[in-house]
Amino acid sequence: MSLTILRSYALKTDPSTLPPTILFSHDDHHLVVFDAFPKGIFHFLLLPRVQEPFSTADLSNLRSLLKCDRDSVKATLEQWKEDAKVVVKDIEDEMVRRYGFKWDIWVGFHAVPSMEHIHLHIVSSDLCSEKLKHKKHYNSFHPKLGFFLHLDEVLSWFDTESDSYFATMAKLDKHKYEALLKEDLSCWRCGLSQKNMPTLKAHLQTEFDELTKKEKAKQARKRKFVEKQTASSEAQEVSKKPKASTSSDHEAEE
Amino acid sequence: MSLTILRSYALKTDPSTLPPTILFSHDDHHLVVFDAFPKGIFHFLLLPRVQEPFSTADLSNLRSLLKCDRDSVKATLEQWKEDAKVVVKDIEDEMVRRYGFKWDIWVGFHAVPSMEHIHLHIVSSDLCSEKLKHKKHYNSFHPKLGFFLHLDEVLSWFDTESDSYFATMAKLDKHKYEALLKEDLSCWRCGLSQKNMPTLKAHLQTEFDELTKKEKAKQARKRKFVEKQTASSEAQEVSKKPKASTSSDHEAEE
DNA sequence: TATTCCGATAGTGAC
DNA sequence: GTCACTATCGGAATGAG
Repeated sequence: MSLTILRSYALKTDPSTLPPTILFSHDDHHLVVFDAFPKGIFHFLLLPRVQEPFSTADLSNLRSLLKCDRDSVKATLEQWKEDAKVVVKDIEDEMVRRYGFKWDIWVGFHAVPSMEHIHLHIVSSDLCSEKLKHKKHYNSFHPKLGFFLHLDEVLSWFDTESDSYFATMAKLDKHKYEALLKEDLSCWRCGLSQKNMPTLKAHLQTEFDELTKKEKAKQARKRKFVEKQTASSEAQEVSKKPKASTSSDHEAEE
Repeated sequence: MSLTILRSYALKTDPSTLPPTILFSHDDHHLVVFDAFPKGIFHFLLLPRVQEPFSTADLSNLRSLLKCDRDSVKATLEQWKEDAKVVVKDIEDEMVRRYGFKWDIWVGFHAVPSMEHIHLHIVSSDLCSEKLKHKKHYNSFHPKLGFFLHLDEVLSWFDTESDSYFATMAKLDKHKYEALLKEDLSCWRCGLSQKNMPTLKAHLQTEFDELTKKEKAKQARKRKFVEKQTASSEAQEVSKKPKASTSSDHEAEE
């Protein structure tokens, strides 16, 4: 696999020439592509197109980007955040369509990427995927380990008076972050340590199955609640008292 | 596999009850068994039977044996050397029968064995075998590395005035010898270092093939030499001068 | 250094 | 931290009665 494939996508004059198996969406500022090796049920990459004020080299990775003009970078990251929200919404719609419920979606960067051209991961928190094979795969997406840098976390680096704090964070020391990938396996959700990858993967599947079960139960309760409301409403109607309403966004109590 | 299987063989009241796939030969003092995982074309184990003056524990391994009365041990090892010679002769006969020539056979101990009951390896120097799979397999038989202790080498430890030298050698420090098994791979014959086991195994096969070719050529030369002698002898006979003889043991010049 | 099974680890090559 | 391939390294169980 080419280490510059993402850059070649981002440099496309006309992204729509990319096949739909690769390209999810695009506009003047970015492309969203399907991760070729999704580490969760949903996994996209947001690729900024090369344009002012940044050069191809600036957009090589997060570290190179953070060396650019601080205000420009902050504005850009905030724009990406908005762009990612659209993708997240699309994913959530698809979650509901396919699974009947929504679950967390993480948006962030790898502290030390292997492929050229900065790419913002948009990945569902199930982490259930055949392509998630190695410890480094898992640890690179563990939301609390430190290697996965949530976009909001990176944006928070800008919210400080201290230049030195920003500089420290922006350093992204390769050696330090790579060490994180060798940490012992533990479930990001329940914290239980896992002996090896097959065990971890089975556990992640169990967690997702249990989440599914809970959500189904929640919806069953919700349905019953709605039915009751409806029955009550009809009863009211029978007793000639209209006005009770049910919201389709209503969430049953946890 | 049981780690005490060899001991169970050695303790057999009647070794001949062992199947011929396991037992090669035996007498009052020892059994010779086929190594279940031969690391060369020929690979036998000489197992001493448990008898005076040694206990089962004394015969656990070379280290335990060398703690016993020095003269008794020396005499015993010398006996084993004689016993092994018979096996070596049998192997050489089979080499000639199957391959048309003989090659080196090594007789010695592993400095740190894994299986209970001392076993003297009698193994052909080709080291061509499907069962030779790992670096530790190869290094444990490398004749110059130090882990394989040739019987003559062990006997030489007894040929010194110095008790401390003997004591030092007899210690057989596990940690020190185990480290040898991790040494880089190199051909014991030509010294060339080998990158990995598949490479080494291919190289060993090549070495053996070349040895075979050389021996065949040697024999062709020898045959020609014999034919010449015979022709000469016949010529002499024609010219009425008998007496030229050919030795079947004659080796053509290298 | 008994084997075998499983899995982690390490190096490479990829156009 | 791209993957896929190959090989090595590392632990654990192993059997028999």
